[in-house]
Formats: sequence, C-alpha cells, structure tokens
Amino acid sequence: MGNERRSVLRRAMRILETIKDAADGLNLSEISRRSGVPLTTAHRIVSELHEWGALERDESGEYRIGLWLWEVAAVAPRSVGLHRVALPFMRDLFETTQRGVHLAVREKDQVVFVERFLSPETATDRTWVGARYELHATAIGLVLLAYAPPDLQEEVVTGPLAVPSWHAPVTERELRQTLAEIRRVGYATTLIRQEYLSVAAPIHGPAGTVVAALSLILPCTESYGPRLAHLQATARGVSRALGAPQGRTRLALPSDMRKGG
Amino acid sequence: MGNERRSVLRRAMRILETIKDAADGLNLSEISRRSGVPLTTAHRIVSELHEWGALERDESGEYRIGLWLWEVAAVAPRSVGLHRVALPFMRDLFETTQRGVHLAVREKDQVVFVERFLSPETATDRTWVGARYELHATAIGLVLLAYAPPDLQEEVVTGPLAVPSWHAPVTERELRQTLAEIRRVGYATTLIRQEYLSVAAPIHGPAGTVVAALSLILPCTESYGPRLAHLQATARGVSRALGAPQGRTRLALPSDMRKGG
DNA sequence: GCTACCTTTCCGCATAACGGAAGGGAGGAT
DNA sequence: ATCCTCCCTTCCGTTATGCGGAAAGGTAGC
Repeated sequence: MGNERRSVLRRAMRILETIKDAADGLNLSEISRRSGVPLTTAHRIVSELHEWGALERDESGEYRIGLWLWEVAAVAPRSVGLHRVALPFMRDLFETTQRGVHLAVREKDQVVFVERFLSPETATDRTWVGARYELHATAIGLVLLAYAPPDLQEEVVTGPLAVPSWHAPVTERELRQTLAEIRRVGYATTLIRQEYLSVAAPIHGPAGTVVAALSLILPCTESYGPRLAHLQATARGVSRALGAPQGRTRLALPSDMRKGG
Repeated sequence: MGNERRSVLRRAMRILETIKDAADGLNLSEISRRSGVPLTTAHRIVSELHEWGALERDESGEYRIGLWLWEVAAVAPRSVGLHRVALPFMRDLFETTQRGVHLAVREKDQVVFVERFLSPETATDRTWVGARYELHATAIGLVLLAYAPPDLQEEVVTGPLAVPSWHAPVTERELRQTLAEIRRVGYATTLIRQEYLSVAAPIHGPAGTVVAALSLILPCTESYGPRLAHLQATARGVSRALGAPQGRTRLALPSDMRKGG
C-alpha cells in the first residue's frame, strides 16, 4: 500500500471509504484490518466519528455510515440537487420506454452513477449508484468526456486507455474522432456485449456547461432513432429544469482539479 | 464558543457542517469566519478535504459539498436505504390524498426529516430534508419518541421541554400520558397552528423495532378516520418492504448513544 | 478453568498539526 | 498609475495532538 503521509483526516476518510465499500457494517478490528489503520488509531478516529454522528453503531458493535453524513451530503449540489430534479424525468422515460435509464456525472477522470432505473432484462450489468468507471468505456462516459475541460480531455486521450471488454474506442486517434463526432451530433453510442446499445445525451446546468449525462440501454434489434429523440428530449427537459440557458452548448471551464504531476 | 479540545477531525466536521448550513457555497475566509477555525488551519483542512473529493470548488473559488461525500452517504442504511424503499409508498399516499407526507427518523433526541411531499397549501412550513426538530414538538416526533429506548424517553420526558408554538404536550405528566396513548393506539396526532392536523404512524425495521415514522398533514375541517387508515396501511407497507416481522411491535433497544453525563 | 477474539484504557515519544507573519494576486476606487 | 481591500497561499519555529505498543477488560465458546 503506497504510504501516503499519515494524517488523521486522510485516515478518517479512508475509514469512511472502507465502511462504504463493505456492503454490511464492520466492527472495529475489521475496519482496522481493511483500512490498514492500526487498531488503536482506528479506535480513536472511529470513536470521534461516532461521537459526531458520522458513524452509527448497532447493538452488535458494528459501525455503519451515520445519518449526519447523509445530512451533509443532502446539500451536495451535483448529486442530490441533480437527483431531485432529474428523477421525475427519468421515471417518465423509463415508464414509456421500459429500457434501462442511467444518470451520471463526471468526477475528475471517472464516471459516477447517480441514479438508475433498470429493465429486468438488462439488470445483469454491474453499475450501481455510487459506482465509478473509466470515462471512455461507456456511452455516458464518452458524453461527459466530450464536453469536459480540454485539459482533462487531453490527459485522458493521451493517457493509458484500459481496453474495455465492449466495443469502444481504444486508440488515441479513434477516441479523438469519437469525441469530435459526439460534440457534432450531440449524443454518444456504445455497444454492450454485442447485444445492447447504450445511447447517451448531455445535460446542461445553469452556466450552460455539461453537468451530467443521461443514457438509455436498448436491445440491438431495436431501431434507435425514436428512442434517441426521446432521450434527447428528456435530457433537454432536465437541463431546462436545472436552469440551463436555451442557447448553444459550452465546454466546461478548465478544471481546477489539478495538483502534483 | 465553548472550546472543545482542538482536534483536526472535529474541526473538519465543523467545517463540513458550516458549508452544509450555508445555502450557497462559501469561500475560504468565510468558512474560517463562520466555523471559528483560524484561516491557515482552515486552509489546510479544506485543501485536504478538497483533494479527497469531499469538497468541490467552483471557478469562483467557493467550496461546496463534494460528490465523494454523497457516495459515502449513499450507503447510509437509515437514510438512503429507507428512502429508496419508502419513496414509492409515499408517492402513492401523496397522489391519492394530495396531502403533505413526511418521512423522518430519530437521531439521538431529535427528529430528522428524510423526505417529504408537500401539498401547495401546506407548503408554508419550514421543514426541509435534513432539518432537525425536538422530538416532542410534532406528531412524527412523538411517534419516534414513544417507541424509542426507555432510557432516552426518560431523558426527554424529565428534561426541559421547550414549549412549541403549536398545541403539544408541555408538562412531564401530559407527555407521559401522550406517549402511552400513542403506544396503545399506534399513532399520534398534533395540531399545527389551529388549522392543520398532523397524523403520524411508526415504520418497523427487520428487527421489529421502530426505525422511522410517516406523517400526513390534514386540514382540520377534514375527518381524519379514512386518512388515518390509509396512512397506517402505507406505514405497514413500508415496514413489510423493509423486512419487518408481521407480529407485534417492539421497543428499540437501550440506546448506546451515551457518553458523558 | 482455558483459549480466542474483540474493545478499551494507559502513557511516553515524536511528529503532524498549528497559526502568526509575510508574500502574492485580483479587483475596485481615486 | 497608485493605493486599498480582501482573499489565497507558502513559510517555518513551536508544541500540543495524535500515535500505537502493551496491557487490561469483556464476552463467548469449549
């Protein structure tokens, strides 16, 4: 484990992440073991988090994420705010199409899924609320990448592209062309295991920048023209509800999310 | 400001809370000022939180709650888990009654609202998702209190009862009787400003304990019998969906949320 | 009784956190 | 252009806070 300089805060956050990743609650020793934080130290940190309400403890002594954290997170503009606005639109889209609907945002160089509705047939895939993926591996990620700040795009495009198991751009040249094409037509598509087609469209925020993306999963046998129109109309509806200007799309500003090399 | 022993973690949490309480984003100086954490120290802590993704920073330099925190909170069982299960039930109840519907849980000696649907007429009240209230001031709080661990009940009952502006039990004696009555009949009511009646019923979790409560706001002119039945049916539906046993109600176990006296 | 596992308290050490001071920068007013 | 204000960031010597091994309590099983 690359030993980042030790720091209470970082360790606390690592512990929170450890608990998040454990489907179930964890007891103290388990937290210590999985997070790599020495038992006594974990004890001190966990106690402090518990005292504040960031963690809860059930009768068997297992710790879980506490309500306080949820209260704090409930004002996160990109997740909960977006979620509240987008949910009814997503539901309408899901109910009329009966196809999987996903909502995601970009966090640095990854896609984070914020909400989803699954049709029974496509329920096999592994996405989950809060899950993270490579930007270039899915249609929804490609849309987010295509409208991301240029410096981040450059970084991803020239960086190592993990080859995904589905059909997606794999060389730098292909990826550049794909992104340009997405910006031109305003949507992205990828194949999923030769059986399904994922179509994604951007959602704009008040500043006109792309703040999220919406996708629809279709069987390949289905013609996607009408579905695409429906998806785009939905994405525009969400954008309008978020207060997006009616005019033309803007790229996001250069990302400030840069630190060391 | 009562100077708790200084500690990075506590200060970090105080900062998060400060940002949460500010409707909008805050810049560094503002964070320092409002949280009482010295500027340089705030800078260090905020940077660390930002680096981890717990905070985000927009182009103007203002900090907001970040996506990472939401991802962590997304697994909080009492909020998000409950929320996902209860939402469709709440919507049904709201759509058929067109009355305000609230979902809340207890956190220590307070009520925390997890979700709500408001009818236009009653939209004046100040509850908001994440808001906290005294347990004995609302119907929903009274239900949560009535089924809370006995030691906590005792603490609240014998403690100072802030007199709420609405009609609610104000003496220890009254409150005890009210709680007993709630347990006997299985629901609570309170008047809101002489115009509305709030009716609340408990929701049970897998262990049979009361984990949340649901309430309905009715105009006083309306007879509440049928609405109450509907509310109780909904609460039972949520309980069942959560995996509650069919049998009899249990009190929560003695709270472990005690520290110093 | 013993073993195995977890949680909590203790305490001397040193390191990570502290925060005043000072150095940039951006924007507004004169 | 010059001053002024407000904000962000870096520096650095000091010290209190966090550290974590060791050992003491707890609980459960055998």
